[in-house]
Order: sequence, then C-alpha cells, then structure tokens
Amino acid sequence: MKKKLKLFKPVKKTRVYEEIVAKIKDMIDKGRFKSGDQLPVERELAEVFRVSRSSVREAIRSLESQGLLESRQGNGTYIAKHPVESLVNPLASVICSEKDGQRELFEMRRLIEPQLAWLAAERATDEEIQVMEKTLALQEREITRGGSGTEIDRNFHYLLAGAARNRFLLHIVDNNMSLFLESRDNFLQVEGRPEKSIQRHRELLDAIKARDPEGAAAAMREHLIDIENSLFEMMGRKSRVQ
Amino acid sequence: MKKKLKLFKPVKKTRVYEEIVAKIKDMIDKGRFKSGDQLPVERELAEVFRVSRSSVREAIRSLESQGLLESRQGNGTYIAKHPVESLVNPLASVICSEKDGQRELFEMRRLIEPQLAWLAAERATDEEIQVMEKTLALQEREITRGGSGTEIDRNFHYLLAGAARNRFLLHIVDNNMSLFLESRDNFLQVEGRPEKSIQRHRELLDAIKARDPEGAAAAMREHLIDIENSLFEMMGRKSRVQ
DNA sequence: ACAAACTGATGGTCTGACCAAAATATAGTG
DNA sequence: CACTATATTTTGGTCAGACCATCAGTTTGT
Repeated sequence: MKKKLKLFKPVKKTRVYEEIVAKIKDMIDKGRFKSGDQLPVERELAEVFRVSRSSVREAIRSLESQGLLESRQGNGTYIAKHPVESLVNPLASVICSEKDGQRELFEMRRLIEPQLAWLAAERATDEEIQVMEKTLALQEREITRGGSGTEIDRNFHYLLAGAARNRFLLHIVDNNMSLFLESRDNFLQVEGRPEKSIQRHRELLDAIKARDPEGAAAAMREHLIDIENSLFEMMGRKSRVQ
Repeated sequence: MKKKLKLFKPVKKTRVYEEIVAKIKDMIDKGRFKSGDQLPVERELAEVFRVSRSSVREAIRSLESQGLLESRQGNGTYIAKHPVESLVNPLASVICSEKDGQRELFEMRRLIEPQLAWLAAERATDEEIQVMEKTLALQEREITRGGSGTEIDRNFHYLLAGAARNRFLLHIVDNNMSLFLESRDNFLQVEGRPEKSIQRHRELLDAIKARDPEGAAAAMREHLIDIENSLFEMMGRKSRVQ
C-alpha cells in the first residue's frame, strides 16, 4: 500500500520567486509593459506581491538572465530593450571543446551567415550602411596599427545581423558570437590575414551597398571558407572545404 | 572641459553575484564540475567566496535560469543533467506576438529546417530511420483516431534534428520547438490538413530513406509552405509564399 | 524487521541595516 | 536668470541573521 503511493510524486511546490517570475512575464505578455518600460521599484514590487524584497530580487535575477529585464543601480529595473543582447549560451563553448564541435559550428555558420548577408543587402537602411562603413573604416585603422580589430568585428557582425531584420537569426548570432570571434582571432594570427579579413568585409559591404544579395552572400561564404580553412590547418586536419 | 569628460563613461562595475556566476561557470568550463555533480552548499560558497549568502543565491538564480544549475530544497544544488532540455527561450514567444514575428520565424524555419532534412538524409543511421518510421506510424494512427499528433510531431522533429548531427542546429530547434508546434496546431484546424501533414512527413521520410538530401530538403520546404500559407490565411494576410 | 519520530543539513523566505550609484532638490555665486 | 556645487532622496546592491520548509539519515519503539 505504502509502496504504491510512492509512485505518485507530490506536485512540486512553486517557489515564491518563481511565482513572481511568472507574474512579471504575464504582465509583459499581456502588454502591460513594453520594451524599455520601467518596472515598479523592488520595494514596491515586494509590497504589491506581499513578499520580501529578497524574493523579488531573486526573481529579477532570473529574468535578467533570461534577457527580459535590465537593472540599473540608483535608477530602476527596465524591460530589456534588446533582449537578445544579454542572453548567454553556456552550451556552445562546451560543444566546441569536443571533437566535432568546430565542424558543427562551421556547418551552422555556413548556413546562417550568408543568409544574414543576403537579407542585409535587401533590407539595410542607408543609415545602417553608413554606420557599417564607419565601423569598417575604424577596423581598417586599428588593423593598420597592428591591433586585431576584434571588438569592432563584433560590432560589424551585430550591425549586419540587425540589418537583416530577423530577430531569430540575430538571436542565433548573439548566442554564438564569442565563438565566431574566437575562430576569427585564430585566423588573424598569420601575417597578411588581417588585411584579407578587411578585404572580405569590404567586398561584403560593397555588395550590400550595391543591394546585391547574391554578391553579399557569396562574399560571406568566401570569408567563412578562409576562416574555416585556417582553423583546420591549425588543427592539422585536412580541410573538407573546397 | 567637464563637458568633454562626460563622453568617457566609466567602465561598468561588476556586481558580486555576476562575479560568482562567472566563477561557477569557470569551474564548470574547467571540468571541475560535471553534469549531475553537486555544488558546495550555499553557506559554504558564501564562505569560500567571502560574500553573503544572498549574493550566492542571486548567482544561483541566474545560473538556474540559464539552465546550468538545479536547486533542490533540503538536498543541494546540482549541475544540470540535460542543460539543453531545460533552457528556456522566453524571447521567442514575445517576438511572435509582435507584428512581424511570424514572418521572422518562418524566414528562419525556411533556412534551418530544409538543411536539417538534408543533413538527416545524409547522416541518419538505419536505426534512426526505423525509429522515425515507427514514430510516423504512431502519428498516422493517432490522426486516424482524430487526435492532433502534436506530441509525436515533437518527437519526429527531434529525431530529425538529432539525425542531422549538428548540436548547434539542434539547439536552435529546441529553443523554438514550442513555436513550431503552435503553428502546426493552427494548420491542423482545417479538415484534411492532418492527412496532408502526414503525407508531407511521409515524403520527407521516404527521401531520407532513399538517402536523397535534395528530395528531403524539398519535402520539408513544401511542408513549411503549407503551414505558412495556412497561418497567413488565418491572419487574413496575403501570403508572400509562392 | 519495519514504522514512526527525531535530528541535522540544506534550500527558501523574511527582516532590517547599511552601502553605492544615480537622480533630484537646494543653496550659492556671478 | 543661469550655472555650479552640495545635500538629500531614491533606487539597486550587499550583508547578516533569524526562522521556515524540505529532505535524508539516524534513532527509537513495537
């Protein structure tokens, strides 16, 4: 008898902070708060929900981590403006340290990034293109000075992904950006490659400016092939890329 | 002079809980803790890191939300066993409730899913194909009985994504699966469509069995077109899909 | 041997004090 | 009046400690 009852696990009790998370999410879903809106302050939320401020804070930590909220000390807590930017991908680096991880990463990149370039060529505003132009000029200057231009590369990639007007794709880029930049850094270790990297970006941007999606996608493909080839050289592996 | 200095914002100070998050992640990255391992208890972490227990808890809330940790009251805090499965994508449903969200979602699906089908046709083992066959038969049976077959559809999609042998792509599917299933459910609301859906899956699986990547990708594309067309009909919008 | 009760450990919640950063209000000066 | 400096208030951030709820292991009673 007792044995049988043990098969029915009691329903897991919801924690206070989980309930608060759910309530705040509900408010967002219902349109009560929009991107950029300020949430009531912690002390007020604690009163309204009749819980301790600690529980409110734990809920906020959770939502922050999910990219939904942003807390600013002395200022308040806001619905994230660009939720995508704060979301973290702990898995990706784990996968890349494994045997086939790099193959998988490049397989995904070959799928996603030329498409982003294609969409950007179709959709970028003139203003966006100008910002890309400036960013590329900045990068050229930094590389001339012997720097890697990595931070600027990050910016360039985000600009590109943003211009594509697809938040799902942007999200994928954001989740894996540090891996993208890592393999780029490896690429740059050989002389002449920083310049080549800039050349590829230049080709890419020229195609976007010309509103040539096919040209943009092709430039991105070439760029990825360069990086991938260099990685597999470094790893002493026979490259599988034509 | 003062005006000029304001252009240089001070570097953002790292919060204690963020530092703890980073340290715990570092330990996981370094292999100090593996999936399923127990972390030191909160009180001990607070001592080791020389911070208050509250700060430790806030860090744990953050890592829980990222799917890396699981806390069990009266028991301890563990490294999550299946991080992929517990990772939440709160953004996707928010995006889809917005004006262009569905367009963006299908744009991504049209990119990802035919590729998954392609890779699965190349890489699926015979065993995997058999399981897919069984799953499809199960789904046919359920649909014959008047059910939606949604849970089985989920399984089918995971099988497909798994057979593609790319964890990054699998992760993308996992993050957005509930949205995929939602639009499928909408599709099924019109008579005759469940059968059509099965037909598409059948075409897809036949192509995979025949090791025909192009056929598989084409079948998936047709399937998505069906779903997308139905969605835009429901939304009273002129479909942009040929 | 088994069941019930107890104990200790762990996460969960609360309270309140104080700190740090930012915003706002007030006072002083030209 | 406009601007600057200072003081005050507000908000998030951290801490400490008390207590509660759950769980697992140990002890006691039948």
